[in-house]
Amino acid sequence: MAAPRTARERVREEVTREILAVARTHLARDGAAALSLRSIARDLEMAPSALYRYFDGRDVLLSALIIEAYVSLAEQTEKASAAARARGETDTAWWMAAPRAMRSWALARPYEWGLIFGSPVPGYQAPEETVAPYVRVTTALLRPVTTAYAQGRLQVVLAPPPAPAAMEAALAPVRDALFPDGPVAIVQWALSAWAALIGVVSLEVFGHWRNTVLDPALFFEQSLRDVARQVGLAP
Amino acid sequence: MAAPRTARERVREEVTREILAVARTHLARDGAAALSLRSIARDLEMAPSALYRYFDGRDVLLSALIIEAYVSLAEQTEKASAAARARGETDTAWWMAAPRAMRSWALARPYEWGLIFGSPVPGYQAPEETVAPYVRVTTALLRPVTTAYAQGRLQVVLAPPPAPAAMEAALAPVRDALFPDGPVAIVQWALSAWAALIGVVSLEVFGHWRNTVLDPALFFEQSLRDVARQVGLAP
DNA sequence: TGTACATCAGTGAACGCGCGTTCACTGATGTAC
DNA sequence: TGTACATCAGTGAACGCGCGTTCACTGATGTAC
Repeated sequence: MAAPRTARERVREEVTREILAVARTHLARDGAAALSLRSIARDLEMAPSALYRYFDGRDVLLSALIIEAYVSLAEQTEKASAAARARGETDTAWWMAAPRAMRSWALARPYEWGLIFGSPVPGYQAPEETVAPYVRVTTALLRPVTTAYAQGRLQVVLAPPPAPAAMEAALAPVRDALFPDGPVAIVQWALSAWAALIGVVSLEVFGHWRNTVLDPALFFEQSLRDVARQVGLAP
Repeated sequence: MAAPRTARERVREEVTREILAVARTHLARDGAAALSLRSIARDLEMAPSALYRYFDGRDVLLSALIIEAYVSLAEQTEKASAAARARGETDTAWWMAAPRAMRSWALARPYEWGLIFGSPVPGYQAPEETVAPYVRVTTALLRPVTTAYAQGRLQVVLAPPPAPAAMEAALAPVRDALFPDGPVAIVQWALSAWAALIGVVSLEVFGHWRNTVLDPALFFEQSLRDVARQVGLAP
């Protein structure tokens, strides 16, 4: 797409960005359920009806915010992982870059983390456009492992029992997409690591470590290292 | 406390239960943010103002529901774990009972799971009474491991590196409460297992396995077994 | 047992609020000739 | 370059809605004597 030509088009883009920016701060402050067009308009000193020139109602705006959140998470994660790879560190260090980025992102934008991984907004269906960024995140997370495996650098410390045939079928979509020739056990390990990561970040972000884990950052780092060790990444 | 004596007291108790029951179905259907006294009253064919005889406003009712949710989860988990222990199965089987119960509970009451482990309701502080049941859940989950350790039945397959001193400090509250004389590494393992469990259940309950894990129940079972294996529970 | 009074569940009207969305309009920007 | 018309951002009033909460009340239940 070419750069916008007319002044009108430039202004329109700018106002759209402003609306999204204000909406994002409201989302961060009050949560998705309380997102209100009128209060956004108030902050922008516009009439509420003016927003309809930009977004066709509340749900459309919310969708835009959700897509933005997915994309932002994907970008931050990918960027951090690529930078670590470029730095040429160990497999473990490379692997840890993505989860670390996800955690930082979540701590900075807890409600958006909740929008992605928390309870869904009732009566609201996540838009199709979220699938692609979601896949980007998982891919960034797993690439260090698949790469290490492909290059024969994965030393399995704790040999897993052979996965049952049913498990192979159950995990077929992920395996085909991310790790077509790899062993099912590693795919399963990767998904477990994914779930563990979501859990540990959610517990911290949603405030459930209170009086339990006094140093969430340290615990997080240690958990990552353990997981890396279990799958046999070079430390 | 003695049984209620007067008819008035009996009726009051019954109506209170009815209100909570209706409120719980609304919570399950619409989520916490949309919980409305008027719509509960409508379902009960009462005037909205009548509810104020039982609960001093919306927030108080919501608190009661949240406490109920915590208690219900704690009871179901404890019961399942105790039953498995009584059955005298292997350590692994005993251990798996609690997570299984948590998963069933979560699938049956997804919004209440979200209330406990999902994004917090904005501007709402979880009541103090939730602490006790929360501890009951974690205790039920960990008892099989601490017991196996105390009785010398824990064979550590993958010896963890010694935990740094900072980690020992960070985990002191949990360790003191649940495992006073045990090694820090096992406490850390237990908390990781806890986080992983919350993650895997949340991903399933909130609908994030779609197109990824085709058989969440199987994946869940397998994850539990892997975790048990890693800590060295007798299979 | 019977009566007078107190307690309390529940009613129904009313309050003020913020919400999403519609609509006829104004006036500025852009376009065709 | 100048004019006539089309496009479109933004206004402000209005709509109907559901909400939490208050309050004066009615009538049934419970209690003291």
